[in-house]
Amino acid sequence: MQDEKYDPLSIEKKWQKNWEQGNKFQPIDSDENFSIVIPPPNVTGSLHMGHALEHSIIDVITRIKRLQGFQTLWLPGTDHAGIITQLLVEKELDENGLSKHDLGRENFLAKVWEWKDKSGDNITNQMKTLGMSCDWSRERFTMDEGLSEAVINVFVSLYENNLIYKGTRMVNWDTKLKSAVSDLEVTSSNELGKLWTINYKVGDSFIEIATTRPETLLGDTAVAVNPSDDRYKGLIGQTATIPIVNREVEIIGDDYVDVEFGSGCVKITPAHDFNDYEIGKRHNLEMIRCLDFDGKIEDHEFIPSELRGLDRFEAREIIIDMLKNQNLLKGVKDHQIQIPKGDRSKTILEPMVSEQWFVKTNEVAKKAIKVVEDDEISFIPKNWEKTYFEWMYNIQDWCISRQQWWGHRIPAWYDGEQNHYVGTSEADVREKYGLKDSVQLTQDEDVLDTWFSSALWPFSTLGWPENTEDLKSYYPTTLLVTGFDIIFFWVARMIMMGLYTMDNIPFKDILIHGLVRDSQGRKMSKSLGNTMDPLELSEKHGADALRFSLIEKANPGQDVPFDEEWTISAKKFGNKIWNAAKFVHLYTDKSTPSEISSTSLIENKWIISRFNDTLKEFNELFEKYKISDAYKLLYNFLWSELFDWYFEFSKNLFNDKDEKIETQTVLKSIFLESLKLLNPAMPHITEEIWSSFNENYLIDNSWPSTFDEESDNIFEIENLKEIITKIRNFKSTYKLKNSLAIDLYSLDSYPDWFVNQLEKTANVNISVVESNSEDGVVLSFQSSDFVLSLLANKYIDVESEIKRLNKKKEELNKSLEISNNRLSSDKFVQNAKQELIDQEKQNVQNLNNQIESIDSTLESLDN
RNA sequence: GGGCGCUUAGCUCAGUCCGGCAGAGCGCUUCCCUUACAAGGAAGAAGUCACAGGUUCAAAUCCUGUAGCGCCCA
Repeated sequence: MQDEKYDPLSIEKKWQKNWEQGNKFQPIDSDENFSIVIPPPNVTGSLHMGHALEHSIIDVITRIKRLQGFQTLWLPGTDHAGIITQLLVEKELDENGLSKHDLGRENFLAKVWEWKDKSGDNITNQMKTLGMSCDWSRERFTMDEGLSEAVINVFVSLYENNLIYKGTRMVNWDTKLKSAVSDLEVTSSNELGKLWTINYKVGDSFIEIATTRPETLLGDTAVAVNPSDDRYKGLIGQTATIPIVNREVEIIGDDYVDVEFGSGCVKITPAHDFNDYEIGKRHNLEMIRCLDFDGKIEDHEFIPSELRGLDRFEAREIIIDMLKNQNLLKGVKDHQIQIPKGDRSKTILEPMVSEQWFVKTNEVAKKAIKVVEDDEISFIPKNWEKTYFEWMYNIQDWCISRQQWWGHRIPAWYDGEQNHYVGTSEADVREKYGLKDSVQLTQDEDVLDTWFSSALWPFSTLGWPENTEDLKSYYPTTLLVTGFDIIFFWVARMIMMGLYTMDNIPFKDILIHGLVRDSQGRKMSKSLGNTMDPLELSEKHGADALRFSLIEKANPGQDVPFDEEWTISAKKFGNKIWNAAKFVHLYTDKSTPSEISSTSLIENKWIISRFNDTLKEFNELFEKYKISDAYKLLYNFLWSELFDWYFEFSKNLFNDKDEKIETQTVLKSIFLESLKLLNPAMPHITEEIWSSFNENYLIDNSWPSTFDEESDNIFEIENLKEIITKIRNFKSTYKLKNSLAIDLYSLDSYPDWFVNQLEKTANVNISVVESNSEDGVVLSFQSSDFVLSLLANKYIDVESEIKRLNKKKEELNKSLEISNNRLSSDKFVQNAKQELIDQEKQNVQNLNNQIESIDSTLESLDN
């Protein structure tokens, strides 16, 4: 630290390079392991505040564990983000007037890989800029060869155990992506739509049907009423005629129908609505698909030709017109409807019956529930397990096929008759199923959901299916740190897949962090324009400041309302540390021992004891993952106790040679030990300062342990502090210059250390007198048995001091009353713990002493 | 509709599990460029612990209810 001023940027780059080149982030052999795999960010992504928070938390924990001597691994990597990446590359092609079909599957995938090689390091480079201590030599990507092998192996194994099947079912269909999408990647937004009432002919009359999606009437195969609805229950079993297509359908009774909704009669379109699909299954209804995979009206004979091929929303308008013309439209009104949209494409999704691959979740989910119930896996904070259970109890089979090209291609092959064969490769399939070379096989065109590969991440990244050393050492991992929004995506699926594949949990603890919000508590979003760029903040204030400002707020489960102010404050803290280091350099030198042997001075004993307390509490908080509280504690210890008080005390201990060496040793040692505690949160500045005192690396050092130094009378330092504060308060109240040395006297003589510190720190002169016989008004400063007095009219306006003391007395009397009331209550004395009663009595005595002292001062002021 | 949270100083939050005189940081006010630090130091002001009941000698904390806000699932 040659520089006078703290300049984060210049030191951060340097240490990031030094650590990486020195392989400082790789695990070192130890009896105890600590491992964590990163929840893989999208390879297309760039770092946002949520990542910065999550990674800061992981890095702090990792660095603490590393210092604590664990064999520590933080394994980084990214996932291939099937849909987003493909969209991105397709967009690039589109700008050149090309589509993926122009290129063909193989050439297109080559393009994607090209893109990945060029831009795929973006997010990992950003992580390095923030000083994340991942073992980069073990970095993984979900499309790596090894991970792909894991995916295929798990797929085949699940298939062979009847846990993967191919089936025709209702799924969320994205007409833009032309793919099935996950239930979890659907956001339903509440929007103002319309509710149309349409007349369906029944015999010679009509019934009114309410619908929000009139275009689907082309595929209606029933009309339903609630069997308990007296208005309509007589109709059950009769037939109704669907307008426009003139199809005769049965009127059925089903409890699902809401009597309150619209007219109480609903149309049933089993092929295009999730609820209708269920009803259709119950009543064995025909499924007629009237929309194709592009969201256009199908080319069916029974559909009027002017509708065929139209987009679903255009068709809606025309159908409305047709109904109007036929006098079948009874009414239309505004209506709030839930519109399901794809998270990725932002288009309105279409429920669609199609043939897809599914994972049967029921059995694995049961096991995954049990390990959490049995506390083999713990959520922190615990209440998130309720969210997990809720979802797991109602889990649906998992649709894992996606009609995309970028991803793990489904390891299934088809013969000419559309029979499918599942195996690790075509050759494997031929051998397993005894298929001759003459049988033409084609592989399934679809790929797997990206989350399928992410679910295997905790073991696939460690080398599975090979039985590697890493797998043996680091699985199950110790901890997963992630946001609550990801519990279903990752956590649940990683647990299921871990249990299935490894027969063991993927991690023991799940630390849930909150969301980074803006300073007004709003979600950060591009549309609100309130997003912040962590890299920009790091550029402005330093990575350490950004990390600390996030860590300071990051208690488990807690949202983080973020303001650039926090980062600015954290940078000021860094500056304070920097100057403290300069102070320590100034008052110590190379020959100063950095190990404390024994101490005799009370000031030194005091700071050692305060350090011990801080360390103990820090460790306790850290064990509970209360990282925010732990670092707030450290912040207060450093700034308020070490720097504000001890540094000042230490300046007064350099006169005697022995005292000087002891104090230098304690000063240097406590400062450097504290630096170790701060290091995980602010790794760069602490490493830089450490290097100015030591030849070695701080990251190679070990976590502090408490010192054996204890002493009975260190509480007297608190008395000293109290008196100093009172004197300063006095000076401040009466606008006396701090540089003015005021004269104090005492009746008793106090220890030398006490007089020394008091005179220098509070800037006073102390003399011992025989009796309180001096002329004039006397004011006293007291703490416990220590009493210092001064001649008041020498310095102050007596009138205002009388006012001040009276106010003070009033406050004390109030407290006294409370305590006395308590003690005079029989019930309190009978019921409360003896300890508490003694404490109360002690308190009364203290208060009485203080009031007495004020009274005598007031008396003397009155004269 | 079902579920989970939250409400404590101007702001952001600890403290609530396990009851014992209300805490921190930032901000604010006043003074101070004192040789580590003005990105600083010293001192200070500031709270009906959302509301209403109940349990208790004692409630921010436990119980019941109400209101407001937020999130998740349908």
